[in-house]
Amino acid sequence: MPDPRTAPTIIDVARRAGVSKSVVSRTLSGSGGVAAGTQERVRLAAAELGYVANAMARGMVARRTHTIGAFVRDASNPYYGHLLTAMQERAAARGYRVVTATGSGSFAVSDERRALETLVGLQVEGLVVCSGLVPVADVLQHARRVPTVLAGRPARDEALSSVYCDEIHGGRGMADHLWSLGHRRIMVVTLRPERSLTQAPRTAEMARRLRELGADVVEAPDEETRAGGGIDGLVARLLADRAITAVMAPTDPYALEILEALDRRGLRAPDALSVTGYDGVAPLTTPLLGLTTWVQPLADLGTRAVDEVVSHVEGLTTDTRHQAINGQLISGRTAGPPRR
Amino acid sequence: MPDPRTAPTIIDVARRAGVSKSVVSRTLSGSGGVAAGTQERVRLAAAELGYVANAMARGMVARRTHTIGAFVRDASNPYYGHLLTAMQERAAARGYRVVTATGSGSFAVSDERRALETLVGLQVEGLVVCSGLVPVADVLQHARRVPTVLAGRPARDEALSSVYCDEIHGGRGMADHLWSLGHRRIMVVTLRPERSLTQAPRTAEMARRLRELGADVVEAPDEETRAGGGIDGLVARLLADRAITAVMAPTDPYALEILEALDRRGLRAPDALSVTGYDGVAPLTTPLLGLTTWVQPLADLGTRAVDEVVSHVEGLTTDTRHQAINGQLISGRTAGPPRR
DNA sequence: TTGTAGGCGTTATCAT
DNA sequence: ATGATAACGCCTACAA
Repeated sequence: MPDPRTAPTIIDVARRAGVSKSVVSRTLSGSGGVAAGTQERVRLAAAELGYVANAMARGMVARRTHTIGAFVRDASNPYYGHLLTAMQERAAARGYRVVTATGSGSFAVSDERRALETLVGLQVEGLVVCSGLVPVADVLQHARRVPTVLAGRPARDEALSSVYCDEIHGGRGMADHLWSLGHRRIMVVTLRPERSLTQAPRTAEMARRLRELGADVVEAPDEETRAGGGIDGLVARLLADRAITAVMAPTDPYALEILEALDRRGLRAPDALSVTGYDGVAPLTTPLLGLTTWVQPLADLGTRAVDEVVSHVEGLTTDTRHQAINGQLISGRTAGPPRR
Repeated sequence: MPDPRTAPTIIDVARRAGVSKSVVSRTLSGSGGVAAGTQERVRLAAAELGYVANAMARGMVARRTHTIGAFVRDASNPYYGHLLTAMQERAAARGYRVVTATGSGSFAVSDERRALETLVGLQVEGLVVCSGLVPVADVLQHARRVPTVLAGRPARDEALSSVYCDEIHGGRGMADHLWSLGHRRIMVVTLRPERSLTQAPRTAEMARRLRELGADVVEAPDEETRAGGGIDGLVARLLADRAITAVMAPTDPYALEILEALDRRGLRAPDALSVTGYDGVAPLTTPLLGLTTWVQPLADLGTRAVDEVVSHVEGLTTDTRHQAINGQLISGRTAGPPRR
């Protein structure tokens, strides 16, 4: 493979081009003040050597890395993938690079803390944290030092900014949709804030709004489901209560699990039951599944998150703010008028 | 937000703990030779200051960053997400961190080059490149300096290692499956190597194998589809040729597009047509879609890629190798006996 | 057990 | 237009 440790330094380039390292630095950074012919020679030498400037050495003295760090909880979830893509694109457009660190599969908080430190240690100039799970305290510790934005999750803290899809608006929108379809007894899968800072408020709002409208709400705390019976158990309970005509899941993957469990029993939505998801992320938005869900505008979210950090990094803004953006209903085929 | 530039340095910690920076360094790096009481004071001071060592300064002198870089072409594709998760997990287990850089949405090669340089500039000790697109030349340039592994894509070069799912085996397996179902005239969507170094060989093998078996193969170069008519055009052509009973897509998302186009015409697989995909990545593996596909063992792939790069980094190995691992057929509901 | 000094690769400043 | 030199924050001898 490679001969170990032979990375050419700026001095190697300088020697090869027959100039001093200052000239090389100025040439490559384009700060001017170098004769055209000299530049030519320098560039040639650098290319021949395959020279790539050591970002660490550069960052040390320049005190700028032009890099923003993204922490992503679970890369295998397309939700974060789309968010990341949007961020990456915007950052590039504004002249920044993005390096990402992810939690390892075991969603241990200590892993996430480590990942955050990796990023900060790398001297990123800004931090975008994408996780509904990391305790805000861990984030705050770094936010003192680096402009930080929480993306995809609401926050109230003044020490950092956040950009998120309005969970109250979304939960309410989904609830209104089912109510207007005619459902009156509905199961809502709920989560506690410790499990997810996005799914908790949205499911709480679904339940609250339904009750406000006058519906019967059967709450199904996710922890109980995970602990005993699993999704199949949940569906069994669901079907046992003949008055329930719809079930609201906290996310699309969760809704998919429910649909699969129904399928295993030879049932399908919306005939047996209406089922709703949440997030609206490809590829689960395929018309073939026809999932009724709430779309989070991930591209917009990523763009705004980057804009927010960058404007802090560049000192254009000093105060933090919390932007909520609205999602939108996708009325699919998994939810219809009550059929049972 | 944060007071700009106040990151405490090792000196701040030293001052606060009333010792010299050497003592702080030794304490925090756990290299021993520091009195227990002193360690206590140092750790306390570091915690109070929220000290995070500057990885750049550290990396410069230590010449080790314990970081491996992952380049991922398209983060929004769950394929890469799962790969990344597996890599992350394995790397953590072996004491390395992973930082990821992704190409921006515009799959421009120059972007990918830049991302690669970002990683190398960050002094990663190893590189895992996940992209069926980046020209091998770009990768080779860095492979001279940093142990590099191509993940998820075959390579032949001796300057680097690769770990990939055997495309020939997979393409052949899918072809055999359709043949054994009884299909005799089959459309195969093909790609040229410039478009994808994985999809090209697998689709080529599908076509080759089918012909070998004695089937009629109608090749549908993806470029022509993209250029005119799109997927709907493709499906129209497909249906016009009454003898065609099956179509093989190069990936699952592609298969999904075909299924959606059929759906728009009120048709579905396998009644109207048998459709196969390739990759077998969640969430498209849901039984609800019942996609017939070829699963790539992504977890294994990620693990091996990291193992390979780490053993080079640690000097346990010096020769490169190319590992092909076998995927597996998922016989779903989208492909069945010919019906037309 | 603790402190001092030197240098990693780069940019910025100041001479030349 | 070019070259020397001083940091940047940290680790690692080596000296005390």
